[in-house]
Amino acid sequence: MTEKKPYHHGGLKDALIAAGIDILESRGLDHLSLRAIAAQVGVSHTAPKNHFGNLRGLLTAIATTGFHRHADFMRQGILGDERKSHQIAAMRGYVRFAQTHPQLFRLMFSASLCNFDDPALSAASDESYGVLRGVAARLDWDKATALDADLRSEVMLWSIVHGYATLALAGMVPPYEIAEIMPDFGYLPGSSVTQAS
Amino acid sequence: MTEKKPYHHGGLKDALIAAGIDILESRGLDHLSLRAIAAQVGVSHTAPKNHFGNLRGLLTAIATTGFHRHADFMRQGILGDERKSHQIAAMRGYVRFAQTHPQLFRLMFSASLCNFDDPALSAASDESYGVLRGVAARLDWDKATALDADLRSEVMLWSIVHGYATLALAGMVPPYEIAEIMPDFGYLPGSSVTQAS
DNA sequence: TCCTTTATATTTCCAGTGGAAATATTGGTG
DNA sequence: CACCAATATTTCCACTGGAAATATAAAGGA
Repeated sequence: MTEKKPYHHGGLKDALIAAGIDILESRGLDHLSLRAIAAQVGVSHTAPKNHFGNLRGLLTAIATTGFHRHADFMRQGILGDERKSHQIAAMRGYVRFAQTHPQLFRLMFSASLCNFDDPALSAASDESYGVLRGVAARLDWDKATALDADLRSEVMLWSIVHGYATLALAGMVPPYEIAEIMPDFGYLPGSSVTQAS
Repeated sequence: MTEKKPYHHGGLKDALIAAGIDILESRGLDHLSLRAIAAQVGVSHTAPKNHFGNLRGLLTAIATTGFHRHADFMRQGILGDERKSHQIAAMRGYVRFAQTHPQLFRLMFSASLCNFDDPALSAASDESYGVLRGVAARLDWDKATALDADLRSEVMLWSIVHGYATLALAGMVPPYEIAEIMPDFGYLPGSSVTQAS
């Protein structure tokens, strides 16, 4: 009659990550507690310890999933918008992810909540950065420094898009359309970015 | 003999803010609890309620002090470094503050901890933004949009410097010297920024 | 099959947090 | 002096993450 739930959940690890993202989007980062996540799955609050060690480990796993989706957003932006340069498309994907999943985005860049030394998180973060790296324009810099020109371009691109997304999320800057605020560095002389039309 | 401390502290409001900053720099944002701040001053953990309402109010006041110092860093950078453009100097001041007071900087941009609707915090934040606004170059943009050209330049400057400071603080980007990474937009054609030498 | 081992989940307990409410102390003002 | 308002304390509560011991079940070996 009444369906007895088994003592062992089975796929608890994935279920906890999914529940965490669910709470993140419905109730926000402030309510993402160990007990809340466990309750959502229907499990005691100490059950996650076996799979993630502690809360920090669980949040790190959730952020890892977030970085994969983040990279997807940028790649889909590149594929789906052929009329603009790949760089602008990736920037739009970056900001659009932050606006669509603000709480998850905040978690992903919270050093106090996540363990950035975790190999899985580190790899997922690199995947996301790799997309930006692939569309970074090669700029002509006024002065040559000891740093590689490509590195400068990458860091600048990441800084500008992450800074805008963060400030907009904090409400310190209005949520503009990114293409209306930022220049397409790919248009500058010296760029090697391919561009449709 | 033993110095009796009076029942009423006297300057508790300022003392709590100072103690908060002290804990922030010594033990970090994670340990900035209401009880820890109160204990540092030698007062019960409910005493701050009279002056700040709740923890959020106290943290907001601490962040407000932070924004004043933040603006000072940028202004001092402009005054003390005449050989570079004012814009680069302000950017250096921005990043240098984040690197010198990382915990306070994190608090200042934590929407979950501070109340950005607070008039004092809002004013202090505007003061800080005003310094950047004053050194923003007037760029020549490829395409005209509905947005004002000056606004675009300001938002871009703020985004780039805040994004870099945030990423560097999270350890996702090495702590470069800002002038080696970022271009001086003041050098671009169309700039109206005064520059020594 | 039975027994042991290992993985998984629960229960219980504890120190810590912020806040509400009632109380105590003091300074100021009539 | 008497009263009031401001300030600070005490007590209590719900909530948090984690440690430790226990319970349950699945897997492997005789």
